[in-house]
Amino acid sequence: MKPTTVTIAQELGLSRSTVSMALRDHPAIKSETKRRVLEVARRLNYVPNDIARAMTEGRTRVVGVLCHHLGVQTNNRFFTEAAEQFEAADYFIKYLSCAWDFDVDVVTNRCVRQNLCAVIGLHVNEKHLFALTDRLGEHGIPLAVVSRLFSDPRVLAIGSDDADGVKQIMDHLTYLGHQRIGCIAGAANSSACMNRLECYRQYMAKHQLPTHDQHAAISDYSPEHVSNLARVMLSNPTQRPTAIFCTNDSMALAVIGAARRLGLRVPEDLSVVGFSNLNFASFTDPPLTTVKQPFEQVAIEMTERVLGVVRQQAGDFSKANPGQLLLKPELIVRQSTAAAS
Amino acid sequence: MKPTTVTIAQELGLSRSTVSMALRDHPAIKSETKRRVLEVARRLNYVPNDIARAMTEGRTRVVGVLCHHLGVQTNNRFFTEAAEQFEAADYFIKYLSCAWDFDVDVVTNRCVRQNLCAVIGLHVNEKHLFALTDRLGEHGIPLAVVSRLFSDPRVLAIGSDDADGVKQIMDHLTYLGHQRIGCIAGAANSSACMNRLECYRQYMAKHQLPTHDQHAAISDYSPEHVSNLARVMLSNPTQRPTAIFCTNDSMALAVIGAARRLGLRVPEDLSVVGFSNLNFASFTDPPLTTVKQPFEQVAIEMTERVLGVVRQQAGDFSKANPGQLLLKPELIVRQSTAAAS
DNA sequence: TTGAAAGCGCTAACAG
DNA sequence: CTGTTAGCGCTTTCAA
Repeated sequence: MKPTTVTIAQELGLSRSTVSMALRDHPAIKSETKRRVLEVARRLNYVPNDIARAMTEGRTRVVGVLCHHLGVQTNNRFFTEAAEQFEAADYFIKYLSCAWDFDVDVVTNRCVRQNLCAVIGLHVNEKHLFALTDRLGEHGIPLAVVSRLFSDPRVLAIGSDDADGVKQIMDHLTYLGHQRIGCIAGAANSSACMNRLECYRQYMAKHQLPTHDQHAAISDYSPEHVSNLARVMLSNPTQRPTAIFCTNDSMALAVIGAARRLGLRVPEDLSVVGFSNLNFASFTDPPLTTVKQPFEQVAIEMTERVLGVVRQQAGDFSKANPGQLLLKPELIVRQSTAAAS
Repeated sequence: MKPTTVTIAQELGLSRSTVSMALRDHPAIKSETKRRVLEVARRLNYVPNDIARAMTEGRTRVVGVLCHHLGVQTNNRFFTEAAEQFEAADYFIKYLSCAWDFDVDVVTNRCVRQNLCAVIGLHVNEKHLFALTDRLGEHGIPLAVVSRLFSDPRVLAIGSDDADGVKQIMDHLTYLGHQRIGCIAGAANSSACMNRLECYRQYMAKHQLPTHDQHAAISDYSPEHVSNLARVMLSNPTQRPTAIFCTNDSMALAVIGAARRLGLRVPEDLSVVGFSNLNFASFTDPPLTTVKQPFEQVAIEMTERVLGVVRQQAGDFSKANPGQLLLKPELIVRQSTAAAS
């Protein structure tokens, strides 16, 4: 039979509550008693039962991570780091998968049933976020999101400052002397990519760099389409861009290929920049200049604050919400960018 | 106040147990009663409490996934698919991160505390697997692993048949007329990569293909090192390989780059093959021929069988263990391979 | 077909 | 400082 607090209590002629308190190092217990309890616990191979504890405390030490697509590095970098942080604090992570167009009630129910102490939405469809905030709020479950643009005093929102990332890229390129800078964004359904495109546009406008209709394009994210767009941009010899910024690394790979097929050298004739610093970015030829988003940092910041609300049993982040928190990404300069010729 | 079974019971003048049974569609309850219970439950917005249920049933509907590195696609493809499958069956997944050299007792304790109904080890250090099996077994928690080579009647082991993957690659290359085939494996601490290397060697031997010391190399997985190895292989004009098989896609990328710098065209002068079909594989120039491992299938097979043991309350997989189950990967032929010149 | 009673393992008041 | 008592919300015998 699995030992419980009573087993220990009997063994020592103590009461369950004393044992319980001793186990949790309650100040009201004599340290000699604690010592004995701990010793017996070890000898009996006692393992506390988190379920029972949750039962009495009315809440678990489990936070749900709601995620549409863990397959992208941006998400799993966060996830992995967050898991470690929470585990270090003796909390656990339950993964909740959801469709992009998930049903708020269904998701809420799952969270409530399981008595989650908090939930973190990981790049989840912003369209449903207000409703989710409301529903979870009714049940006193605090919500935090990794997102660029959601803003509600009740929810903690932390994200990567992609605008700054784009700025770093553009500063880097203009510093290298580039003026005609192209951008390939995509896919259209990625609000993150559309945002980066917008940042690019604003930068071009603000710095009065020469723009051209064909120099800013939205791809469907297929390698063929990306190559085509690049070819169109680069085929116009008089006005071709000397640098192309892609809103993600995979597309940058395709652009490098397309450029090469046109006889252009990267970076001598064309600089190419990606976004995200995916695992393969250093393996490309030439190694890719790109931007690394601070998702480990995001995870750390978020864990700390989530643990804060949870421990204070606050139902949401209303008090002490720092407002939208955008962490700075890091430009990683490799060899796909060089001075404009 | 959150409605419970008593709330419903009072509302209808029934007892808790009747309500409880009605809610779970117990055959002993009149269907008219069930209808009324369900109706009130809906009206009151009743949400069952999984913790309480777990408390009485003595076990949760939560399976732990123990994983060292979710950041690799092989792992998160499995993870994502498994999560969906389990959720469809009303089970949940708790993520348990662990170091490569994790402490079996610590991990076991976590699983026990949380009353996990099963745990799945996801490409976890095989060195600790026997101990983990034992410890978890003591607590009646069944263990399943995604792994190529662990074999113990108590644990369910499913993996990707990498040997078959390598064979498909080699068959493809020899069919194209290649004889001098190189291999770059790595890193040395990846047993999966070392295994693929070994499969390559056996194939070469079995088919009496010409081998050469420099044609099989182990890299440290840095782009520079991989490039160097490729350069060495390809610099010997008389004996240079006409095809190189890399044990993963990133290295294939580096090899393509190295080849190009030596003035070799891919695939005309050199065929290159990767392994894993990472997201970027179709974006390379030329698009990469590679092997896609069947991790979604693995997840599906595993979920089904895990659910099986769990529902039968079996403590392990001893009965009805199909033995090591290796699922076939799929060769994806793109443009990085062509007939030998 | 339904109700009453007991208990899962633990925590938290309040007494002593 | 430690013990007693009373639940948390649900399931599960066993009776009625």
